[in-house]
Amino acid sequence: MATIKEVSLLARVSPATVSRVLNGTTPVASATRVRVLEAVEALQYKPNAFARGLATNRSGGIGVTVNAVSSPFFGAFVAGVEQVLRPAGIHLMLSSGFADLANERESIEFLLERRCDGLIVQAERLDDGFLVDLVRGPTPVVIFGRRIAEIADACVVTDNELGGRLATAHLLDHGHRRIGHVTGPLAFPDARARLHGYRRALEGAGVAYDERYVVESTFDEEGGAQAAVRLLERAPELTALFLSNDQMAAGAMRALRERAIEIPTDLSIVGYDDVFLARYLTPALTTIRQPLVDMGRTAAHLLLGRLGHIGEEVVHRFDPELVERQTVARVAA
Amino acid sequence: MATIKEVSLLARVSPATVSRVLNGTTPVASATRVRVLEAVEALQYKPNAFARGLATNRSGGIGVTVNAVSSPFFGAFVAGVEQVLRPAGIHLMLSSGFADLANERESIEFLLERRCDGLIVQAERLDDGFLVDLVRGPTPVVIFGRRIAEIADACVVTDNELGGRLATAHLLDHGHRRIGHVTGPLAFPDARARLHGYRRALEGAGVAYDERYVVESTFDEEGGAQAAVRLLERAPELTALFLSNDQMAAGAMRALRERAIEIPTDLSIVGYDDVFLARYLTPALTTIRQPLVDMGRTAAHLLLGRLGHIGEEVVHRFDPELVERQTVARVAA
DNA sequence: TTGTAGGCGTTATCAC
DNA sequence: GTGATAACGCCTACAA
Repeated sequence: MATIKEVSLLARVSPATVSRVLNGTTPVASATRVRVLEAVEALQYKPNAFARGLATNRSGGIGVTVNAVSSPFFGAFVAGVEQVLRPAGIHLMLSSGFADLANERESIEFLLERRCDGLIVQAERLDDGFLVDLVRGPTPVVIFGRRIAEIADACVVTDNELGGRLATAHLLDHGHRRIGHVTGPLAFPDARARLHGYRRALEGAGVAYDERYVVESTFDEEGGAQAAVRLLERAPELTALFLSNDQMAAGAMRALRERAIEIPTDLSIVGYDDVFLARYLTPALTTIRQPLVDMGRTAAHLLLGRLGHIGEEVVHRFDPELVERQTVARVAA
Repeated sequence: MATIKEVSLLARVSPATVSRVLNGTTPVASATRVRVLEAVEALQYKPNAFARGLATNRSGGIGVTVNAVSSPFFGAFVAGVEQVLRPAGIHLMLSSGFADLANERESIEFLLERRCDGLIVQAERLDDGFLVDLVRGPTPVVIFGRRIAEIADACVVTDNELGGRLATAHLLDHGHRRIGHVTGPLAFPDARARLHGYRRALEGAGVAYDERYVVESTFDEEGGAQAAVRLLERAPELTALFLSNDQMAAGAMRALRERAIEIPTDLSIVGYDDVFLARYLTPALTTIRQPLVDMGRTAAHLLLGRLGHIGEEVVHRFDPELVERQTVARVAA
């Protein structure tokens, strides 16, 4: 692969001049400029990013770690990030953490070693302390999906408690009083916040919080299916279920259908996330939407600001909103 | 950030020795080795990937471009790639092409500039010539999802014609004779191949191919919905529809339900891809599955082979298979 | 406007 | 087993 020196030879100028033409750092006489460009074209010259990075100490790319690039949930977020970074001429280096501590750490180190100019991090397992250190380190970092008090202005989050309240309030509004809740693993702050919102909404409406109506499970279909069944066996008087994400809701719907429980006639259901599949379920799932694309855009803007680009004013906390579809019915009188 | 020199100073050895310890290239006395490791730890030293890349001319990562990282379809593929590359200590640099010519080209150039050790490319718009040149260039490249004769052994594909035949044969087996087909944009070889398979299956069963039963559309829900409606207006005698992908099928199902057409009673439907959502549709969609994860794994193995790792024998062309669910009924007598 | 020269942090090739 | 030293390809003062 051609080097800047070969180009300079062919164009009969110094390497420095080639560099100047390519980077536009200093004016260059248009005649020489043309010669250089021609030589570049002729040699199919592409600057060596290593050498450039070594010289400038910048990579021209920013790193993004999310739990799983392949998940539709994070996909939407990444799409938002890409929307604003592309036009700014910044490229993305993606890396999946797969909800594994070692993986998450490695991913970040990998990106850091490549001297990413900045980092957008969504991590499930890494502890707050690690992230605080990261944010306070030399590389600009934005955290997605987790609010850490010490570094709140580097975090982009939605208000999960509000989301839990919205979901529950929606059911209360439809006359439900015996509302079950399937939480995600309570090790996750998101799951805890949603549970908390559920509880607050209940108590705000004068409905006593009942432990028997709550069960913890995993954030997947199987988790939703099993928990829903268990909950209904334990408390058949339930008229509605709020599940901590859409996959769980999908699993619950399947399991309940197999048991001839009609939705929403016999039981109302609300999910969380408004994942792609929510609208395809039958009946279509009423759920809580997080503005993921917007959040991605915001995270990118925030990072851009930290990178010294002219910043925009930026919202750090987004409000989730209810998406009403077909899984909630007014409770039978 | 600490450099190798600082480490060498602290450990009271030469930079060369530090390098040796870290890379295990040459035996080092265990006493010095320990001193080095301690210094590395103390200084939190991380090798600078730029400098290393410059010296070795390798990046330790391979590049992947797909149409959209965020799509579940490509997500599965990328997951497969990651499964085999991770254990090999190779990292991924992802970049989305977004079915845009300039973007696709830029993505590849970006990855090439970073001196990726290898490339896995899925491209919608780039022409064959470009890809042939790319594969014949200095960097090892594997092409996913397109078979180009001149470089067939660098391509990992499924047999789309076979897929088209399978889908159509399944409908024929259920007694259908008047089968419509909604193709994707015929500019895409995949769409053409599926159409071709459809036609061959028909003719193989002694059913004349009828142009009126075929309509071209876009690879999304709207495309599927509109095309299905148009097709049925034009040819209400149709008893079955084969759509060129699942999104289209989903759109068609929605549109038809709105028109009170019962599936599969009134009309049978087969999709293509077995995307995540296929099983969530109601009724669940009968479709053609491509073994995406396996294909990702294969692409990675293939690339590893080209990178000089011990290669495995590798299949280049995968057979799609029918996934029977609930959208196909035996035709009414 | 252009050229020269030094340095960025590693690895690799020699010697010792 | 270890230490100098010369690349690797680019950028950026500084000079001219």
